Amino acid sequence: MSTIKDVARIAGVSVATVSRVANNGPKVSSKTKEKVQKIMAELGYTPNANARALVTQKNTTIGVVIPELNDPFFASLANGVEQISRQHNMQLLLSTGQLSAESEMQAIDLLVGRRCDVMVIHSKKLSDEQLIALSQRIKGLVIIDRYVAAIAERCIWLDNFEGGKIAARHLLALGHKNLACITSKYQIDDPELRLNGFTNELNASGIPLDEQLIACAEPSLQGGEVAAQNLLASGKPFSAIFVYNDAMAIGAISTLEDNGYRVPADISVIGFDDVLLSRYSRPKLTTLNYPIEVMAKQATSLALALVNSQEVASQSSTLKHIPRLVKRESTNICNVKATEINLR
Amino acid sequence: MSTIKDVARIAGVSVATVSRVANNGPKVSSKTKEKVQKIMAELGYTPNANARALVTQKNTTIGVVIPELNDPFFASLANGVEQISRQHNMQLLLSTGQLSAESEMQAIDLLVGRRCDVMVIHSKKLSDEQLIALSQRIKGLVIIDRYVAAIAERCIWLDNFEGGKIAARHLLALGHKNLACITSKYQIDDPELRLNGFTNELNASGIPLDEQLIACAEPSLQGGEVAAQNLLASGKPFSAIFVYNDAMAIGAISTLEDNGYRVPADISVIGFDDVLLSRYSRPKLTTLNYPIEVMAKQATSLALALVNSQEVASQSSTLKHIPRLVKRESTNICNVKATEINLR
DNA sequence: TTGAAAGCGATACCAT
DNA sequence: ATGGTATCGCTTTCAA
Repeated sequence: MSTIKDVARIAGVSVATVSRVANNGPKVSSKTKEKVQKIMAELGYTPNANARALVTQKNTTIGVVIPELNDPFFASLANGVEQISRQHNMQLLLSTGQLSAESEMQAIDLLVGRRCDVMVIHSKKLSDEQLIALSQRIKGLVIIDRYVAAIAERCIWLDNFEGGKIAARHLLALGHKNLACITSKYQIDDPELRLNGFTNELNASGIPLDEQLIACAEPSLQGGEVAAQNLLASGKPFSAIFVYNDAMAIGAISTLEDNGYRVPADISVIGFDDVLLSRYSRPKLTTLNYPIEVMAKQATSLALALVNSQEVASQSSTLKHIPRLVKRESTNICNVKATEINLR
Repeated sequence: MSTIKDVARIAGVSVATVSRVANNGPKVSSKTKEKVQKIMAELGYTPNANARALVTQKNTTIGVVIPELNDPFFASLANGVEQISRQHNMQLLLSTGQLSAESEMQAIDLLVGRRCDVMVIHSKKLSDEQLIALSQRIKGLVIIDRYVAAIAERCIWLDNFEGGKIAARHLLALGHKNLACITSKYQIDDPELRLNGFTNELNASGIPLDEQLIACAEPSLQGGEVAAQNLLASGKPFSAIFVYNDAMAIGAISTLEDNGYRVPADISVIGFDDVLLSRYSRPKLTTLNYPIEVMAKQATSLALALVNSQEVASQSSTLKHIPRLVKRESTNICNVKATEINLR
């Protein structure tokens, strides 16, 4: 790989001049400029970004830490960050946290080692204290999908509690009175918040959720199948289910249909996240849209603003996002007869 | 951010010594080692990876270029690369090509600027010549999902032609005689190769594909729906469809069922790729598994071996991958009566 | 075992 | 308009 010195020597100028040309510097005669550019092209010279970063003390990479890349949800998150970095001519340095606190921390350390000062991290494993300490060390650190009160101005998060309430209201509005819920056994706060929002709204309407109609399983297609089986096995009637996420919802629907129930004719099902899957499933899933890509873009812009000490638009209220109900085919008005059949 | 000098000054030693400690150097008394480590911890010192790369001329990042992050297929690819980089304590530098030759090239240039010498790139837009030129400049460049003869030893690819043949054999073995095909209008070679393999095998069996039963559309759910409509509109009977990818297959199934055909009872459908979707759709999709993650891992290992001038395991034959038939629920033995109904 | 100093590739200040 | 050179943070001989 040729260096600035090579270019300078061959072009018969100093490295300073080459540097000026490479950076569109202010004072270079168009003649030498042309000459240098020609040599640069001939040599296939590309400035060494690392050396540049060293002397300018500015880094053009932005770091992302997510649990894993394979999950479409996180891929969308990364995609949002990528779009903004591209706009700012910065590059993505991506590390995965692999679902353990240790490797999450290690991923961040690696980014720090690269002197990456803008970072968007999705952490479910690190403690609040660790996150707070980290954000003090790293000016441009923004937390996504999690709310930590002490550093609220650095958190872009979704109101899961409100999401639960929205789901409840939707089902209630359709006339459902016998409700069930499928939740996840993993993750930190999200399942609990969603469930709490759901029950909270139900209680407010005087239609409490039967404890026995809460099934808990892994947040996957299989988990949804298992949970639905358990719900059915309880022998209790229900005409609608609020499910932790779309994958589980699709699994649940599968089990319900295998057992002779039609969705939504007999039982309504509402998911959460609005991932690609939900548009491909049949019936198409009614769900709550999690605007992860929008949030990721916002997080990235915020992180960028933080390192540039820019006036961070002070509408901190907008750091919180509310999921949006996406009505598709898996929910419908309560069919009383069907509910009675359930009682058989 | 504290530097090696800070540590040296405070610990009362030279930077050379600190460097030795940081790199587990050979000759340091355990006493000074301890002392230095203590200071490093206190200062929260992390060596600057860029400076290190500058002097050692070794980079610990590996670059990936994919069209976009949002597509689950490419996310799996990135995931494979990430796993191997993690194993080698290297970090992912990710750029997206955004489906244009220009930005694909730009993405690669950025990687080169970072002196990233190991890279896995998925390019559909760059010409063979450009790829060849690139691979000469960049020792550790490996092409994935594409075969370029002149640099065959740097290509990890899937035999799409063979995939088409496998699909044909499967359908033929189920007794289907009236076949249809849905292909994609975009992408460079893949659709054509798959279709050619398919027709090739059919011709060999004396059951040629009716030209009018080839529908072409965008490689998406909607595209699949449109294509299936066109197939139906042709008025020609068919009992099985080979579809370009899983998303289109699911769209096609949707249209077929809306028109009163049952899958697979009346019409069998086979997809391609075996993405997550195919396991979630109902009926679960029979498809051809594209082992993209395995391929990505292999590509990464190969790229790594290339820069280390290692003996690249000379079984170049294994650079080619064959898709594997995954028999699920969307294909079944040909139901003659149903086919006749089609003729109505 | 430890330190001094050269040098990696670039920028930017100070001269000229 | 151009060149000389100190400097960024680190590794790596070479001496001591």
